[in-house]
Amino acid sequence: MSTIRDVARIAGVSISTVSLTLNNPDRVSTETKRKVAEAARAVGYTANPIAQSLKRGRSRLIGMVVSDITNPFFGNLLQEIERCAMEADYLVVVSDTAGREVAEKAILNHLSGQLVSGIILQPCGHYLGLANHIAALDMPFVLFDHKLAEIESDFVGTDNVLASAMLTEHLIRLGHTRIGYIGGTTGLYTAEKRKQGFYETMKASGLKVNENLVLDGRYSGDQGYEAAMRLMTLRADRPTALLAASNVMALGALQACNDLAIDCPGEVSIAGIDDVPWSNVIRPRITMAVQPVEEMARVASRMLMDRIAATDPNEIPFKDVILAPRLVIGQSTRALSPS
Amino acid sequence: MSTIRDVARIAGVSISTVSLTLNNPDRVSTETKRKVAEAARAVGYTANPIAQSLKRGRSRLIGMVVSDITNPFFGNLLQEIERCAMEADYLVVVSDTAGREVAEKAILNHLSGQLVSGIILQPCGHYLGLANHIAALDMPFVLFDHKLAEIESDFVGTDNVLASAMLTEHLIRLGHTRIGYIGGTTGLYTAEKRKQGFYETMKASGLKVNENLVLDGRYSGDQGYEAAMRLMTLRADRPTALLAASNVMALGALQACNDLAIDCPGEVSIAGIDDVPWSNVIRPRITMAVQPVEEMARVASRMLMDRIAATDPNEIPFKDVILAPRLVIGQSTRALSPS
DNA sequence: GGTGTTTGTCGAACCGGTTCGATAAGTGCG
DNA sequence: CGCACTTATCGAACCGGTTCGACAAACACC
Repeated sequence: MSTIRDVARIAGVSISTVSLTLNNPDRVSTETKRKVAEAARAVGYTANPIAQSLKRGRSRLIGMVVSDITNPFFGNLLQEIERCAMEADYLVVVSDTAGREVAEKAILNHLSGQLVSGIILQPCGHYLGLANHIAALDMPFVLFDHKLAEIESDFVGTDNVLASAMLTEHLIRLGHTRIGYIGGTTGLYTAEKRKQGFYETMKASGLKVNENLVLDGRYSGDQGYEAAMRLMTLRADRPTALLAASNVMALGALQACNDLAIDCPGEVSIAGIDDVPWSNVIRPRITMAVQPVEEMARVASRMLMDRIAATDPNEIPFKDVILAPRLVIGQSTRALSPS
Repeated sequence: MSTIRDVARIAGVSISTVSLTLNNPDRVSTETKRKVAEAARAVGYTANPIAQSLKRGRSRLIGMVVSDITNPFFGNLLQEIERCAMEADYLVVVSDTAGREVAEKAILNHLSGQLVSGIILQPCGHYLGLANHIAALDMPFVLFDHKLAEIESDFVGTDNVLASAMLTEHLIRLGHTRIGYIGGTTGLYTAEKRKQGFYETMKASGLKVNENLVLDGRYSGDQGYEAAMRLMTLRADRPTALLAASNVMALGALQACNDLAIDCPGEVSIAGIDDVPWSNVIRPRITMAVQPVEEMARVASRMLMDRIAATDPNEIPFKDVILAPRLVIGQSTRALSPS
């Protein structure tokens, strides 16, 4: 690997001139520019990013921390973020917290130790310490998906209230009134918002929510299955529709109905939030409120890059960007047949 | 951030002694060890990884390059690799080539520029230049999934021949003889091996492969759908079973049959290689040859780490590790009913 | 022609570690 | 006691860049 000193020697100038030429060409004579460019080409010079990082105190890496990489939602997200980062000449370091708060703290420390320039974080904990921890790291952050109230930062997410409201509205229009709700982990930001959308829409339509039909599925397929099992085996007043707060839980619910030989959409309508990979092969095609993943990724990347590029990262006002989900109607929901 | 000089000053020793204490404690007196440890704790010292990288010429990062992160197969793989790396105090930089050869080269250059210690690569190209390119980078490599014949390196993969052989055998035992084969991209390592397993098993059972029933699905869901459509609308000798070389193509085939109102497994059996996310919610449950993802990830990580740790990376002999897939029988395959 | 300003280049310090050769003190042995 | 050898510590060079202040040359102006 050739260094800046090699270039300087061959071009017959000092290393500071070479550096200047490369970073600030306006302040250098045409003749010098030519000589340096030529010498650089001759030895195949590329600047050593590590040496640059050392001097600048930051590396050309950004961190992305999510709670579960295996969820296809994050696959798509990561793909787009990585694309954006690559365009800006950054690489992406990915870490999976597996939903564990201890791991989350450790990973954040590790990343900040590696002097990443910024972090896109989907917080998995809602504990108080996290906000302080993040603030203490003192680096550009973009929160994703789950908003932490305790800390000022950029945030990108979907309108979770709207997502469940859209689906609830859809079900109500189809004539459903006894709607079972399978929620996400109680206490989590998205879970609460989604539940809120359900309640509000029911109320706005003059419907009373039957609390027996509202369960916590903890965002897991198994728990979604179990919740649906409980709901669909109720003696009296079995729901005619199920609304799940996530894709996996909706699939779990579908499976439960399959196993109970309850036909969907014939006997029960099912809808869920989030896309499902290869959703077009799953029968029936599930009605869902899809988050605009690519756009979320692009927005998050841009916000992070802008903050990294700023001379004083705190001069930029913090923004919340809330994107609207898209309602995709499948074959899993159907008008309630008069009975 | 405190530096090694701060520690040296407070401990009342030289910086070289501090460095020695941290990296080579045996060569330092007990008293000095104590003083240094105390001073380090007092100022909250942690070594700057960038400075270390600069001096050592390598960073504590490993690269992982795949052709499509959104494929859940890679999600699981990445999760485990990241876990292994974290244990060894490495971070994982992920990049997606999107199957484009140009991107692949650019990414490899970019990674080597960042002085990653090693790379786990699923090559997307089978062009000649790639092998040379890799060799020129001169760093520890573990190839994954697709083996490049032109280069000496470590390799981890599944026994692709066995995978399709197992499934073919399974179908033959169920009485199928007219088996349609939907292959992966022609020319790709895995695609050829998988096709080979199909042909060999057919031959070993004394069956002749009908070339009209063998199509190329290019590892894409759409192409799998299209291939299945063609196969299942044949006038004469429609296949009684379909074998797809990947998960997505199997799902595509299933969808095609659904759309044609051809019952699976009643009228056609379908089997595929690779797991499908949430495969237990897709009805019918597809019979498949599952790759041992976690184990592949662990093996790949270990091989890479060993080579990184070696004083002379080339002293270790190169290994090929070929793991056996696991046959998981679902409800998509059924004994051929006598007709 | 002297003074003030701009322009182009350079040397040296610096970022924060690692490592090698030198030095000094301590140990064993004839 | 003197010599060889080990052990503990240190100073200085180095990794490969960036950046600041110094300085000389060129230029403008009165």
